[in-house]
Amino acid sequence: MKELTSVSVPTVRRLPLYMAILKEIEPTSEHVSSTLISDRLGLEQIQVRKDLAGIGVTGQPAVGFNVRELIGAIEQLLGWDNIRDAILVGTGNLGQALLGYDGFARYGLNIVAAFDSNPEIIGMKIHGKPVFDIEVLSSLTERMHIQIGILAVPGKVAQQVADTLIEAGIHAIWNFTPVKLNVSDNTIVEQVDLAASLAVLSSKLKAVSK
Amino acid sequence: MKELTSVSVPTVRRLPLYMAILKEIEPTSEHVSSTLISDRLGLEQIQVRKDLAGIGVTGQPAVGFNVRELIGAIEQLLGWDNIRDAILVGTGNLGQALLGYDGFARYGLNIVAAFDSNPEIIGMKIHGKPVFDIEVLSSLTERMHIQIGILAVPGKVAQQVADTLIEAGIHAIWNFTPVKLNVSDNTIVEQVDLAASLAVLSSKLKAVSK
DNA sequence: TAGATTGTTAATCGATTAACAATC
DNA sequence: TAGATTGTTAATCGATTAACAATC
Repeated sequence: MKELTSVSVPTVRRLPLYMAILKEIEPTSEHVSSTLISDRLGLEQIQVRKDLAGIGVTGQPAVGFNVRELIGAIEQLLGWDNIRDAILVGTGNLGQALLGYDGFARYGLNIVAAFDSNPEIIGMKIHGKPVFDIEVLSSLTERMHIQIGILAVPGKVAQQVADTLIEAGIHAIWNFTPVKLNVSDNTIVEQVDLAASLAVLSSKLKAVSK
Repeated sequence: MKELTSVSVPTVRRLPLYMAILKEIEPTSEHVSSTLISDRLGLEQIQVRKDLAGIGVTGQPAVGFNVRELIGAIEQLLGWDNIRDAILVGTGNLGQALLGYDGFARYGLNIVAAFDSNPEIIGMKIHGKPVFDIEVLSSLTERMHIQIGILAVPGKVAQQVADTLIEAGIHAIWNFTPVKLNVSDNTIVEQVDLAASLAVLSSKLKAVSK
């Protein structure tokens, strides 16, 4: 039943965009066409159609796709159907912002606790989330069977903290540091690369402004 | 002299990675081989070589590339040689974090001021940066010839604020909201898409954990 | 029946990778 | 001279786009 060929990364990256539109449409309409989605996003209609086919949903010719079925399929593929608990390490500027970002819930992510090494912060709550000593990370994380760790520590300690996370049973690291982490094959690392993004912006700006 | 064919986006995204390594090497060595760079980053040697060729630098067979020449070429291509001033709009959690993030200077970005509509925050300083009323954005930005606007406002007002930025003479928007902005062709928008990144992470996690 | 929209197969395009001669 | 490394040309690979028959 389940398709063995996995969905491509570019497709996965577009799924949240589709999801946002589908959620908008859901209350008012039962079906949606790939044309409507592509128009709103400024994408090619065929690309949307290919993506939807890729996630294993079939539509009805002349009618479109069932909105709720699409939502269900995307949620399932992204694991948003069962909210994923995560912990965050590093409560600097970025870490605090991530703790306070209320948009994550919409993406099925729930940060349950934060960790830091600064004794002045340990024991406090930031945006309602408790901050623990990084020393107890391992025991706490293992006990709660948490799989996702959000890394927002200074670059110098990034690898070391990543090792700690993996030892604690974390399978996936969302890496907000600019450090390329060295991990074994069974650990997933997803890099949020602000430098890369800024590089694209400024190279384009450079290109037009001459 | 200047090549007309522009460098591809994937290449541009890797340039900051190369830069980090080059800066490390600069004090100790005059030359560097593509092999050394690729080893450190876990990339293919030929890919690094192609990228470096793409930015218009030539190496010496059996010797490698001149480190300082490479740094200069990348800085120039990314516009990091002349620091770029930027303004930030929206001083919520994320906005404040970005104001406090000291890593941007390394990437040639300097946030000179922030704007918000909340009267309680206007007039304050956040991480040393003054916060102005969004009403004066246009006059201030135009006067200072600022080209880059960082958008960190709530999604609902993103398009509206983007319009204001463009009216104020902003040419490039670094968009931290999840909203797809509708802009004319001569405005550059670079999206920081956390939802896409999280989608990749959780889909991979989903894939291994079954 | 006509029109809209999907599903499928093929073509295109661009990035990555491979191969190998040229050069220090 | 031998070894390391580059530059260049060609091959591969995967994503996007095009074309068109099938279906409601």
